[in-house]
This record gives sequence, structure tokens and C-alpha cells, in this order.
Amino acid sequence: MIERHLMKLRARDDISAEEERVIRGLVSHMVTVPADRTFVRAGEELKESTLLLDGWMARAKDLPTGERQIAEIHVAGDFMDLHGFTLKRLDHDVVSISQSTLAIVPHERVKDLTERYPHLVRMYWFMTNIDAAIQRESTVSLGRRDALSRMAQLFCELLVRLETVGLASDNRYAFPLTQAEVAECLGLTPVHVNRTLQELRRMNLIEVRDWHVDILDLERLTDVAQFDPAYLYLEKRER
Amino acid sequence: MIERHLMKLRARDDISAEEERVIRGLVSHMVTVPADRTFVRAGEELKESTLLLDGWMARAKDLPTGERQIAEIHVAGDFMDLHGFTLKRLDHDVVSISQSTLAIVPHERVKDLTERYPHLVRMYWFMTNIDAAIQRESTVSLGRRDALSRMAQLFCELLVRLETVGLASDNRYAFPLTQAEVAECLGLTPVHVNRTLQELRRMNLIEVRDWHVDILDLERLTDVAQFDPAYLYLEKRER
DNA sequence: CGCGGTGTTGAGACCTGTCAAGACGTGTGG
DNA sequence: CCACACGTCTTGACAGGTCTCAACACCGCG
Repeated sequence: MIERHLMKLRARDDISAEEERVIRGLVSHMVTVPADRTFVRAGEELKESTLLLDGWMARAKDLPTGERQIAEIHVAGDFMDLHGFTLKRLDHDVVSISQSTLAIVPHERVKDLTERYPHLVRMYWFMTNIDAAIQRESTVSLGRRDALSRMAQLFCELLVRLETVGLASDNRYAFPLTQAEVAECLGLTPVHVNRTLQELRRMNLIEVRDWHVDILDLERLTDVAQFDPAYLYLEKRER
Repeated sequence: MIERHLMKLRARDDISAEEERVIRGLVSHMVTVPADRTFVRAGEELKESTLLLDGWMARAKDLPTGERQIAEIHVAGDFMDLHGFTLKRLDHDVVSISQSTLAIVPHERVKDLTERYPHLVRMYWFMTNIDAAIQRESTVSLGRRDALSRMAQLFCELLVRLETVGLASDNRYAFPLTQAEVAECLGLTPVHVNRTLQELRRMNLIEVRDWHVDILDLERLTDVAQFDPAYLYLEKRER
């Protein structure tokens, strides 16, 4: 199931057969997490990182008020807390949204990478930089776009990211988030998410039903979102 | 003037004399930028990265509406577009706020680092991850905190970051941003920044005058901001 | 001395939040 | 098979934080 991760990498640069072997060798074991669990807690000492093979998870920060902000959604193929390798502990939780399958990668093996596989290190450094770019785009959304636009942007981004790993087709993909969780992503209240979703539907841009998203008019949705996928760096080139 | 950069690194891990020599050798030349210029434009092909030696700069994203969101403020010691080494182009502009002095680092020298200096690569990877953490905290602010809290958070963060590089003392630091620029950081309008600043002043928490910030009551300001510097990773340990 | 950038203030509008109630759907236990 | 509980979604009325627009004050600088 690590294929999704390889797809994600190979969308940005060539990965040789030997490198693929090295990547597969990073994984020490696999783990399954039920939905709605905190898998890594902020502040915990880390000795390993986690690759999401299947399911949906997220980076979330709790506030003293009990509210939560989701900083980034993770889908299959994402190396969710690779940044924990250098940080040694995280400033956010890693939580499961749906039931998920994870591959565990001991930090010592990543360290070995830094000593023996420069190209793979650049690739993985690059991957954490893409995460930062995604976060940056989200900052822009929260700072300067209204609810409609933010939500459109979220659905556009997920479409592209899921297509990259083969989890979206015909502008349609599985979407396990509740409206309350969408609210935590977009800095809104669940009530307002509900109303905004209805508006997107009334505009015939999107349909969310049965835990699936159907994008009915991608062009207009992209417009509403002011979405430009450049920040996802989907160009194959030497890194 | 690269000392500020070394201070920033050494606040997180030991840097040997030899490593210091290597770091100094990264710089090919220096450059001065006037205030209010776009130094790197989003999308441009990059062949070098930029270390901020003196002055204030920022990562900014323009919107079709002509608005701008500042994703991160940079102060002396920051390797502003180190992530450009793996990304090859940026998804945001790098702009000067005040007149600034920069050290230019060719990407080939960074690439050389990835092949010969594993520890320094981990350090620089780490540094880009801290930037991501700063951005993440800002996402939380924009998503879940009101104007007063966001602004308090900004001033707390800058105090800690500036202390790390020796640019703040007695809870006071130079602060060259206009209220309009603060608005671009916090996702507010200049008018509202003005009013919020007045409220912070009325609460005797902070004073902004003559392009300096004076924090009058750090403890209460920290409270208002819900500020916890953990996300700045100011612990010295092996990386 | 006038000009442009910056900061300040007021009144009203608007987007989003709050609170509360009810509908819907699914899984569980009797 | 029904009753119930719980999570999720939906709706309405109202409140409130922030924005918009506009005018004016201040100040350094040419």
C-alpha cells in the first residue's frame, strides 16, 4: 500500500528502483488506528515518523477554550509527521478522522538516509516543504477569503491531491469529514459550514452526499476558490 | 553579520567550529534591498537562497483582488527562502519591509551540503520545519482567535524570536511595520488594527510608538495571546 | 508650504457566531 | 421488530465582531 506514497513522490521527481527499495526498507511495521483517535500528542518525545497508507488523518491544535483548529488534512501517501524527525516533538496532535492504516518509520532509518542518500533526503525535505506550502495557502484563505471561497479552495485542493494518489476520478472522491470537522479546518462554526455548503450546492458547484464529494462544475469552483494548484508543486523535475 | 544566524542555530543545537566555517562558506555575496520591494517573485526559477542579515522582510501572497496576506515575518538571522532550494520556485513573494541586508547562498552549495554534511542538512531541514511551525501557529490564530488575541500573539512571538538573535531587551524591540502591514499579517483591516492596538494600550499591555514595541506586562499579554513558545523549538539538543 | 503616507475616528452594514430546537439516520438492546 | 439513543445535519432568530466608507489629523520630506 506504500504505492500511493511512491506515486506522490514520483509526481515530483524520478525515484529509481534502488531508491524505491530503500524507501520500502524504511518501514519497520504497520499499524491500524480507529477513527477519532489522537495518534501522536503534541509535545511527546518522538522516535519514529508515520506514513499514512490508507484513511484520513489530520494535524490539529487544541486551544485552551476546547476548540480545535485543523492545520492540515492528510490523505493516503502523506508522510504525516516526517517533520518530527528534526523537531523531535510536535507542536500539534496527529489525529485520525477515519479508520486508518499507518506505516511506522524509525527515526534512525531517516537519519541513515541523511548520511547515505542525499537525493532521497532532498526529496523528503521537499515533501515537508510542500506541506508548509499547503499550510501557507490555508493561512491566506483564513486571513483573506470568505467562507464560500475557503470551502471551495478546500475541495479543489483535495481533488488535486487525491488525483495524484489515484483516489479521485470524474471529479469525485470519498470524503469522511463531518461538517464539524470541516469547520475546524476552515475556521468556521459547524452551523456556518452547513449554510455555506448549501450555497455551493445551490450554485450547482458541488454536491456532498453519502460521504462523497461530487464536483459538478470544476471551472466555476476553481474561480470561486481562486484556486491555483502551483503551490502543490506537481512538476516532475530534478530535486 | 551572519552571527545572528549562528545564534539562531546555536539556540537549538551545537554548531562546531568547522561547521561554522562551512556555513560562512555558503555565502557567495551580499546585497542590500530598499524598503518595500519585492525581492523574490512567486514562480520565478531560483538558483540561490537568501539569508536575512539585517532588516525586516516577509513572505507575502498576493490575491487577485489586490489584497495581500503576509504568511511570515522574517527578522535578522532567518534563512528566508531556504525552502526554495528543494522547491525550485516559490509560491509566495519575498518582500522587504525595511531596508535590509542579505547574504546570497547559491543552491549548488546547499546541494553540496546534502552530500557532505548530514548534520548541517538536518539543521537546515529543521529550520524550515520551524518556519512551518510558525506558520501553523498563525493558521490557528487566524482560524480561532479574535483580533486582540492574534495581535498579542504576534507581539509575543516576535519578542521571543528577536531575543534569540539579540535584538530585543527589556521587553522592547524595534518594529518597522505600519499598521497596514500588521493588518496583512493578521487577516484584519488597517482600521481594525488601529482600534485593537488602542485596546492593548488601554489595557496597559503594550505600547507601540516611534517604531518600537514596548511590552508593559508580558505575563498578561501572554495570557491574552494564549502564547506558548513551544512551537519555536528553543531547546538545545542533538538534531 | 504642500503632498503623500500613516494613523485616527465615527456611523452603518455585513458576515459569521451563538443559542436553541428539531429532523434525520443508524446502530443497539429489549 | 420496535424503541431508543446518539451523532449529525438543518433551520431560525438574534447578537456581535469586523469591515466599509469617509473624513480628518499628523508628520516628515521635497
